[in-house]
Amino acid sequence: MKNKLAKKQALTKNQSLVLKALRKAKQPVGAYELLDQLREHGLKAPLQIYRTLDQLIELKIVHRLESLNAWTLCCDAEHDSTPVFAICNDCGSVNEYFDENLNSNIAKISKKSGFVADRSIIEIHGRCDQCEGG
Amino acid sequence: MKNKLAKKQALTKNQSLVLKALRKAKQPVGAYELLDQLREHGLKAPLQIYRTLDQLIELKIVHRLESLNAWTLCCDAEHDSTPVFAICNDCGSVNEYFDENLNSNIAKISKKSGFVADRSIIEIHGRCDQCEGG
DNA sequence: AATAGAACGTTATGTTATAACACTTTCCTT
DNA sequence: AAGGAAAGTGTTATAACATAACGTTCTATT
Repeated sequence: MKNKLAKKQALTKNQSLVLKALRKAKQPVGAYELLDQLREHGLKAPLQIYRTLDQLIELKIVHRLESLNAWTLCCDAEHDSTPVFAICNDCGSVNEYFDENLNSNIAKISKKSGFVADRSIIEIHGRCDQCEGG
Repeated sequence: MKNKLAKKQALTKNQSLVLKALRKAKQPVGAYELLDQLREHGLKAPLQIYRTLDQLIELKIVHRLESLNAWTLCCDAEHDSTPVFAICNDCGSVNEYFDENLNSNIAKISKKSGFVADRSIIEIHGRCDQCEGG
């Protein structure tokens, strides 16, 4: 399993279902919303969703947006660095960015203070280009 | 009301109670934990806590940590820029930093994409100097 | 004193997430 | 192929986090 494609081929039934639902969405989706959508496919309990989402995060196919309590597809880049999410207050769309400078800034702060970072969360709320332009 | 001191002098009863509870804590505190602690002072309902926390955030005395569902005192600096929180997985302590470079990087990303930022969330999880050293 | 706005209190309810336990499938090892 | 570990699954119950809706009280004006 060297790349995401290989990983994706190995998806389980629940993983495929959740992934498909996320792909259909134009915006991040909440766990209970996913549950509602997947009831017709036999999923009945929240835990089935939460477990599957955890697995997909582990596979780096999905991100959780902490400030929204919602999940979204990974942009699919082969990234190791921390993504930046830009979340539009108006239309709810989310874009994922990478910025080496930003990551090195975080690393610097960590170094200075002796803090060893593990997982970084960067979520920016505002208005997207499209909504702002209108 | 020019500074925080002036603001603090004007605190209401509930605001003072919540603030005092936060000051006592060495770590971020959840809303229901605050409620438990303040029951003896007459607070009975979650909403009393949530409203008060919103007010304190509005006053810029308190921050909410999105990835913890918890609140913590503001470090008390007179800052306009986005704070960075370093959250220790082991001891739960949180430190608040400011970094001009980091803020300008976020601004750059925004500018490039036409996104107009409103509110930024930066929370880094890892191990603090003290826990790492041990 | 009248009144507008903020703060407060209370009940009920909505939303998000996990614990605990048992069963099944997958896949590796011998 | 048999055995067994590890991952995945299903289900019930419950915990944890947050807000709606409504009416009352306080506070600082005019």
